[in-house]
Parts: sequence; C-alpha cells; structure tokens
Amino acid sequence: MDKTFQPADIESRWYEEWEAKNYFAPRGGEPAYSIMIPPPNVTGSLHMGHGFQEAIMDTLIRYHRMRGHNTLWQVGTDHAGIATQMVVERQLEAAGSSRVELGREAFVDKVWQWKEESGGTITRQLRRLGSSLDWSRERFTMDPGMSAAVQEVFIRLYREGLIYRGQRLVNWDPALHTAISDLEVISEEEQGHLWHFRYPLVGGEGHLTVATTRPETMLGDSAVAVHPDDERYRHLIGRSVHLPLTGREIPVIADDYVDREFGTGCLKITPAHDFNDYDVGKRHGLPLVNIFTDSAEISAAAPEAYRGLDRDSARKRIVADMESAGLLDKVEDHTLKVPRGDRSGVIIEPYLTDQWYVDARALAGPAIKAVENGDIRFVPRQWENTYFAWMRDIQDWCISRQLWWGHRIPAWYDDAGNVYVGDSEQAVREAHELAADVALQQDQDVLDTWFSSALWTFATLGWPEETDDLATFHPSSVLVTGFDIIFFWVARMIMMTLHLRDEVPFHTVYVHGLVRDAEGQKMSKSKGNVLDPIDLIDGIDLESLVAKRTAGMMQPQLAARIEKATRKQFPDGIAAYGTDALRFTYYSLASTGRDIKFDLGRIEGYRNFCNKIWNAARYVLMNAEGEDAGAGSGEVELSLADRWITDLLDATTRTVTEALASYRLDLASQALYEFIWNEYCDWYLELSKPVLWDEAASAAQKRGTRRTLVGVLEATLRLLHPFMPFITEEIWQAVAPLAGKGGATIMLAPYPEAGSTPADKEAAADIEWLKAVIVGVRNIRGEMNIPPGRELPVLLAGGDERDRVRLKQNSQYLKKLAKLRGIDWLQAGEEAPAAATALAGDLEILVPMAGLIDKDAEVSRLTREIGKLEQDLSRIGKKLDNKSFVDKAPTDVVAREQEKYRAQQQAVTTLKEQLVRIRQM
RNA sequence: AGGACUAUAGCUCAGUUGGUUAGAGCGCUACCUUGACAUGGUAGAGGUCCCCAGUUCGAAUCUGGGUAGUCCUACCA
Repeated sequence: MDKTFQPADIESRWYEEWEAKNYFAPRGGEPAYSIMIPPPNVTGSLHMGHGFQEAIMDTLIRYHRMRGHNTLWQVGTDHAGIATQMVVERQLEAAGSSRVELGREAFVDKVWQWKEESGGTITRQLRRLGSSLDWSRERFTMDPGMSAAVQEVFIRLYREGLIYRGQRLVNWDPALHTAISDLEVISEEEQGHLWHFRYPLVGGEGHLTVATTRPETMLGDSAVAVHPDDERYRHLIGRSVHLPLTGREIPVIADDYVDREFGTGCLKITPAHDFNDYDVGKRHGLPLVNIFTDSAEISAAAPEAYRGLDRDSARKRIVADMESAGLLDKVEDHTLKVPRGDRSGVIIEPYLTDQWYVDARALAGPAIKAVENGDIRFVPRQWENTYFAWMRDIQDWCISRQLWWGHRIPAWYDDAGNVYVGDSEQAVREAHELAADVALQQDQDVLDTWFSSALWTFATLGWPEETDDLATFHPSSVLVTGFDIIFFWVARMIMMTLHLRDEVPFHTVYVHGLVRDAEGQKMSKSKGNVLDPIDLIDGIDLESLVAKRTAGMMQPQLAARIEKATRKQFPDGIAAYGTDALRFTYYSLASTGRDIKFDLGRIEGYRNFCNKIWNAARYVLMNAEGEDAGAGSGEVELSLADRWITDLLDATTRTVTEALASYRLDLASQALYEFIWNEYCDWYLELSKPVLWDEAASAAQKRGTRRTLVGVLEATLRLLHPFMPFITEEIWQAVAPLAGKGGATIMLAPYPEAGSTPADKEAAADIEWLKAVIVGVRNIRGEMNIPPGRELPVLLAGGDERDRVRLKQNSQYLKKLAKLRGIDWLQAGEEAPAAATALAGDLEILVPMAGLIDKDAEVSRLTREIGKLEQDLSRIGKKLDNKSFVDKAPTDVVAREQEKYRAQQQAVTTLKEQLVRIRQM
C-alpha cells in the first residue's frame, strides 16, 4: 500500500467493477426501497448541486442495499425542452443557419443528434461520484415508453375535462416565441421611471393625467379608469378622452381596482398587455387592442409611425412624441418589478394566445390532503407550509409550448377549427368517423417539460402497464430534491400520480439546501464562481480553471473580473481531493434547513481524513497480515482497550443508524469522523502497540488485540461505506479476509447493526482514567516544552485503592503512551521531590523537575490552573448556596453539582499545596 | 404586503427533550520527522452564544419584541 491515499486509480477501478458485475441492480429481499433520480438535463453537465444531491441519494441507497432491502435507484435524464432547444439553436446560429431555415423535422433530428453526442457527459459524471445507479434501467423522458405514457395521460385528462384549450393572456417570451408558465417568470426589482401622460378630454376642456411605467403600451389603451368614489373624477365617469398619437377616443370608466393614492388616481387600461387590465377590460367589455407582434414589436394594430419598432425604441419614440405634443406632464424615478423569462432573460409580455391548460385546482385537493394526512412527509417539516401555500392558491397550469423539442401535443384540428384528441391521426379519424378528405393538422406545440417529469416515478417503471416493477417499487421511498423545484416538479408529481394511480409518488420528500460558494453567493456562470465537482475530485490547474470559467462569456469585462477573482481565490488551482473526500464534505455540511457554503478548507480536512483511514489500515494490515488475527479457534484474551473500542463501535453504529433514519447525514458523518480519528486512531491503535510489541504478552492476548484491530476496522469500513464508497471497498478487500468475512464486495456486505449487549461501563471508566493520567503527563510535557521523545519518571500520590488496581493493570499502556521511564507510588510519609503536578480525579501525578522543568514556568502553570479551577468553584458554589436551586432542582442534578464542588475543591487544595512547595524551593 | 429560514471561536459549522467547563474542522502559537500517517503527533490560545425583556432554581436552548442577512409567494399602474 502507498504511504498516502491515491484516490484516482482506485475510484475508476472499483466503479467499473461494480457496474460490470451488476451490483447496482435490485437483488430481491424485503422490503423494497426505491429512489427515482431527479432526471438531470440530458445535455447538461454536473454542478455542485447535483453532486450534493447524488451524494445524499447514494448514501441512502447503499445503506438500504447493505441492509438487504430490495433496492432500486432509478436513473434517467430529462429532455429539458427549452434549455436544450436553445443550445442547439445557438449552435445553428454560430454556423450561420437557423431553426426556421432547417425546418421542424430536420431541426428535431439535429437535437437528437446533439443529445447522442453530449448526452453521455452527465452520466459519466454521475459515475465519477460513485453513484450506484442501476444503469441497465436508464430512461429518458422522450424515449418511446415515456412518450407513450405522456400521450396516455394527456388523452385521459382531456377526456376527463382536466386538460382544456383556452384563449387568455399568457406569459409570452418574445425571444423564444413561446408561452411559459408562471413559475418560469422571474420578477425582480429594477430601476425605471414613471411617466405622467395627459390624455385630453373629448369636448375640449382639460385632460386626465395617467401614470405609467410602460409608455409604449398606451397605443393599446382601451380606457382610463378612476375609482368610483374618487371625488376628483366622479363627474368625468362616462365621458371620453382622446388617446394621443392614435386618433382613438377611449372612455373614462369607474372601477374600484384603482388605487386613489397611487400617481394621479387615473389608470390607463391596456387589456391586451397587462394581467390586471385584462380583468378590468373583461368587467367593462372593453376591446382588446393587441399592439405587439409575437416578437414584441409594434404591430399593424398601431399607428403606422410606430410599426416594427421594438419595445424600447417604441418607448423612446412615444415619450418624445408626447413631450413635443405637450402631453408629457413629468417623469419620475421609480423602482418596479420587471418580469423576465428564466431561460431567455428577456422581459416577458402578457400576450393573448390559445394554449392548453391543466385544471390544477381540481388536482390540487387530493395532493394537499396527502401531505396533510401524512401520506407524504417533508423533511424538514417547514417545507410543507410552502407547499400548502402554493397549492391552496394554485393557478391553472399552461402546458403548451411553442417549441419543436418535446412531446408533441396529441391533438388534431380540422379546417373548421374543431379539436380532436387521440393517439394518432388515424385513431382520431376512426373515433370521430371523419372522412378521408377531411384535412387534419396536428397541433404544432409541444408539452412543457415538467409535464413528462411529473410522471417520472411511475412511467419509469412501465406504466401504463401494471408491471411487477410498479407493484414492487412504487410508491418510491423518498424524493431527494432542492426547494427550488417543489412547485415545478414535486407538487406536480404528487397531483399527477395521485390522480392517475391513486397513490402517492413517494412517502418522503427530503429537501436539501442550495450549494453556494465560499462567500455565500449563488454559483452562476455569469458570476464566474462555479465549481465543478469533477475538478474537486481530479484537481485542476489555475490556467485551466480560468479558461473554463471565462469560456463563452458574452461580456469581456466580466471575464476579466472573473479571471482576477479566480486567480486570487485559487492561486495554485485546485488540488485533487478524490470522490470520497468530496462526498464526505457534502455530508458534513448537510444539516437540514440550511444552505451550504462550500468551503475548501473542509474538503481538504476530509481528504486528510481519507489519508488517516488509509494509514490506519496500513498499520492494521502490517500487524495482522500473516499473523493469527483470531479468526480461527485459538484462545483469545481481550484487553481493556479491546473491550472499550468494541463498545464504542457499537455506540457509533447506533448513532449513525439513527442519524440516517432522520436524514441527518451531517451527524452521521461527524460520528464516523470522531470515532475513527479521535478514538480508533488516536487511542485504540496506540493502545494496541504495547500489546503487540510486548515480548511478554501471551499469544491469546496478541490474538485478542489483532482480532479487535481487524474486526473493528472491518465493521467500521462497512459502517462508512455508504458515505465513502471507494476507499472503504479498497481497504475492505484486504481486511475482510483477516476478519474472517467473505463476499466479493463491501457493497453487498451486511450493514453493521448495533448490538443488544449492555455497554461495558467498567471498561469505559477505566479507559477514561487511563486517558486522564496520560493527558496529565502530556500536559506537563507540552507546557514545559519537554521533547516527546524524552522518557520521564513519574510519581503517583493520593488516590484510592481503585487507582492502585488500575495502575497495576495499565502500567504498560501508561509507559508507552505517556513515554514514561518508571511509575512509582509515593509512600505514606515520604517527602515528594520537587515536581510538576497534574491531577486525575483525586490522584496526583508528579513529574520530578530535576533538570527538566523550570521553577517559574511551573509556578505560572499552576497559578493559571488554580485560577481556572477557582473560577469554576465559585460558580458552582453560588449555585449550591442558592436555596431555591437546592430545593427545586432534581436531586440528581444537585448531587452532581455537589460532587463536582467537592472534586474541584480537593483539586484546588492539592494544587495550592504544591504551589507553596515549589515556591519554597 | 405576507411567509419561511438564519445569526454560536478569525472562517465553515454542530449543539437532540432547558442542567456540559458551549464543541468539531480549518486557521493561529509552541514543541516534535517517536517503528500507520507531516495529508501527521502533542499541548495551547481564542466565545457578551445578535440585542432587549420575560418564564424558570437554572436559558445558546422556551416565550414576546427588536436588529441584521438570505430566500419564497403575491403585487399598484
């Protein structure tokens, strides 16, 4: 074995073997445990959020698999309609072509081609993370099975009246030329202006002043509204105003939607371009004047002067024209919320079109109930409130998209505009007995990507067939996801699955936090603070990192800033930490209800942890290989340390198991870290040395220590395997045979279970005593700068019979671990030599100072120690003097404080006497 | 405008039902290449648990009110 842990080669070797041997597939057993991966974008690549999420799922999956459950981790990818189409369109543009030029069929072929080319990236990356996904069942949201399921669902819901087609205002993306759902619109505050326009009253006397943030929409105004009770304008209701620049006259109407306090109290109404105005227009029977094309340029419905202008130019022109007409009252600065498309980033336009909708209200009821009654549980719980809030006020879901990449809507139209929904044109013709000469045209639109994702948990298992897999693995056990897609995906899965299958898609939703950068910023390409998990695994040099982060930047000045920041933050690039270290970092930061700030210091710490495990294993193998490690029938004698560490492993197993059950991977990883490093390595391995290296130790004793050494390591590796799959497998292969364990892989070895035997409290107490004495000596050594190699003589004083017994049993340990030359009891009446003092309970540990220890140094050390103790003593004293504490606190608490007080007092007395003695020297 | 979450060491974070000397890692200081490991060992320094009030014998923990930050939902032109 190498002296340091080298993850790269080990990782690829083991993953290939696991996959080749089909260890990831379900293997029967009871009960079933299944997780459906949130399908990543097929043409995407892995980011830190994926890394985090997959790591969590893999731990849960490996844990249940080792427990012998029938475990399925369903893998697959998503076709990601808009995102993927955009990428391919951009490629075409770069090549001087376009989607339109290519035509629909050729374009879709092109996308498929791109999917074939780039689709392997993300799945390769998933493998690098060690994700034990069942690749033999890999699915894609546009594969034939999924497509059939999507079609089936659409038709079924249509027949049930839960999908309908309607004309209304939608969120229109004028760059992508498609409708999008409410969720895909991001509204953020931006600096803008409020323009006050004068609309002259018809009849010649005066005007009304309206305030608007969108001057260009005035061309589509249908009315001016005032509040019905507004004294200022009441007399004008029913009159008309000239709509400037258009030659139209529009009425003054009354509607209590108007806020009298805002602006002038007069509101221009543009029913075709504003959601609220649309409602007002409906109430008053106002005409819809659509002044935009589908690219949000001024349309033929507007005066000729403005036609063809984009929104921004139109705005400038209109403001200028109003000003020169003397109709611009004033302009104020104003911050407003601007709605933008989450993909395109352009301003979204409310736009009147025909679209398909899902009646979400009807589906929401059962979905709410399922969470209310606990059929589905959110972890952490608080997300249920978010879910309820949204579900109780849910809007109908616009599912049609004017894209080419996606599931084509199974609807056909005849020339009269009648709609026929069915499996195919043929099926529709037959069902509706349409003559062959009736021309039918299929709907041009595709479905929202989330429509197919909503079917993910059951469509991947063969639905609409009632397959064995469905019966076995559905509902799935847990969904692991980020809060950002609770509405997009989680809620819709729940609604669809309950409706179509009358069962929940999963029993638990584990919601994890967002992975942010070290400053707490969201990672994004434009900020240039993105970390690629693969780079943390393999490492990357500075130049490559800079190149990667600044590639394909639209704005060069951004690239310069990113480069500077990157060079500053990673002057030496990023080291190769390996998958296990990366995963462990995720777990350690995965406390619930909290985002993760990814800190390089942590991953480095866990890389070191891997190395620690590696070297501990080297030590164990070094001492056990070729030796009798107690797996046979030879007599075995267990030492105190053996009993203690075995017990502690048991306690750790319990902690880890409980933490896993409550999705506290941070607590699980912490318990493992502490046990392995602070107990097994720091103490147990050291305690094993005196036995193994002692000529006088019996074969049975050595056998006992070797057996414990190997046995505890072997079990610990299994305990750790779901978290650190690679290093544990590599070491386990060498260690398991020594422990008498068989099996081809640790992956399928049983997960340790906490034993039922009561804790060996005596062993624990003895080890605590031992540690206290050793730490006492080390403290003196450390404070006095005595080299660790120098052996010290030690005298013991005070203490009771138990201390004497313990010393007798543990002197070998003490000598070795505290580097002692000899240990003697100070006889009664014997004068102690000048010595530095440490305490272990009532036991005094004296290290004679002769030639080693400086008097002043010891004086100040003792003084400091006494000071600390006295502070503590006075605190406890006050507590005990408080009558109501003694009266009201539970007796065991009081007793504990009293014992503490006695011990501290004793300690202070002893140290003070010692101080006096030293001073007299 | 509603709602959620967060605030603990210089930094990143734990702290379960109120009772610990408030912990870990990184960083820092000192000493040390001792036969698993310098990606290491030993020892040490470092905290007004955001502020105020309350409940309690006792509050980092419970209640109320602030402050600051992050985010979600809905939005008035």
